[in-house]
Amino acid sequence: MVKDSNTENRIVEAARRVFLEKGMAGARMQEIADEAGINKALLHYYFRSKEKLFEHIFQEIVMRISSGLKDIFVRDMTVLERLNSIVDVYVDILLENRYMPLFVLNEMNQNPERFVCLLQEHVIIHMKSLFEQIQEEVHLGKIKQVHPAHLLLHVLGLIIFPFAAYPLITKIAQEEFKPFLMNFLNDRKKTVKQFITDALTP
Amino acid sequence: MVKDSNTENRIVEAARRVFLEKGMAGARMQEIADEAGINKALLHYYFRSKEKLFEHIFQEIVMRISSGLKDIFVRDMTVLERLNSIVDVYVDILLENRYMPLFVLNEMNQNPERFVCLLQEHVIIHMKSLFEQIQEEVHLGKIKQVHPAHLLLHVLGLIIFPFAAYPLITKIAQEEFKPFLMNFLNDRKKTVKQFITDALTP
DNA sequence: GTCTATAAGTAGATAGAC
DNA sequence: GTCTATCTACTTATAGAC
Repeated sequence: MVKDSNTENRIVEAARRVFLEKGMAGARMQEIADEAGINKALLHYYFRSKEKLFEHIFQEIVMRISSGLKDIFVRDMTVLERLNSIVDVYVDILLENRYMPLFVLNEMNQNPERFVCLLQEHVIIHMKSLFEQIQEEVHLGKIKQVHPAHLLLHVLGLIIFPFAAYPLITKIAQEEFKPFLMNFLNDRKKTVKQFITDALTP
Repeated sequence: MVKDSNTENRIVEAARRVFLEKGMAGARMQEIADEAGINKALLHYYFRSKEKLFEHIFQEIVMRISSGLKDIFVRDMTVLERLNSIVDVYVDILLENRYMPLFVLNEMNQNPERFVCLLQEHVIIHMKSLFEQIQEEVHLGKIKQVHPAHLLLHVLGLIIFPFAAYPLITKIAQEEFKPFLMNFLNDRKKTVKQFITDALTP
């Protein structure tokens, strides 16, 4: 994944770290420059403005999110298989990007149009077919009665929340798990899939 | 709830709106002053600094969160009853505070110590007894095998995520539900409780 | 208590030398 | 391409009149 250690790459990597952790409003160009080991002027030389640099990082992140979904939606699976795949894919992504959920949720709120627009072509168009498949399986009695939109929100919440609330779980899981926090989060794949399966199986 | 329309109250209400929506870094004292119909100088007269004003709002919010839990933890209930109560209480709170989840998650990340400290005495101390009750009921075969910490995260995710991702669901639930978005969110009480019950019932 | 005016500090952006 | 120095605008905070 690492292309080169040239300046542009160092800037992008530094910007990714700072923006993900602090968000657009909280990030400082000076901090990004320091992280990249250069000065502010160079940031503006490569990316005209803070806004432009942010756009770049934001698109990168949204791509990372939607690319994981592609083959899940095209492959032939049952609803349960599909939801379980989503769990596996996203927990893995979030395990190495703990700041991603909060970052995305924030920018989604501060600038809903931009986000939804980016998500539209890669994700939202697939949602319709997923919803139809859910309704079909409900109708056939293969899974319990459930509203498709609610079910999707259930699954997303189960996957995403613990990562968005990372500092909270360091406290909840305190004594027992603090040394194994990553293991604990990795376990969510198993336990969330189990939970969904138990809830949907008639 | 409205005490008085004196200046201090107007400031607090304005600050609550702005901080909840924009967060600490994104909020501007000027905007708070405008919302309150006064000038910036008065903000500093009543609350010495932006930081102090923010502290005030933040504590207010955390209190709102923890107060809802009090009687749920003291009353005598089964695990399922207790979790269902948590769902009802929090969905109601979040229905009238759609910015609360993201606000809290953010400040939790930017300043974990402060948050956990505030939550410690009101919430975290009750968690131990909830965890014990869960383990007990699992042992007795009253609910399916599940790790207490994971179960709590399941429930919190199911409750909180849709509100944190509000702009997303306005898109997901697009054509069919946009006029009934509040009804849809209110329905989460029913659908989440059903989901949890189905998942836990042996 | 409330205002206007302004100080003091910060952050994004640019000019210009090398 | 990369740097130092600087400009400009914004933001928090304060001084002081009323």
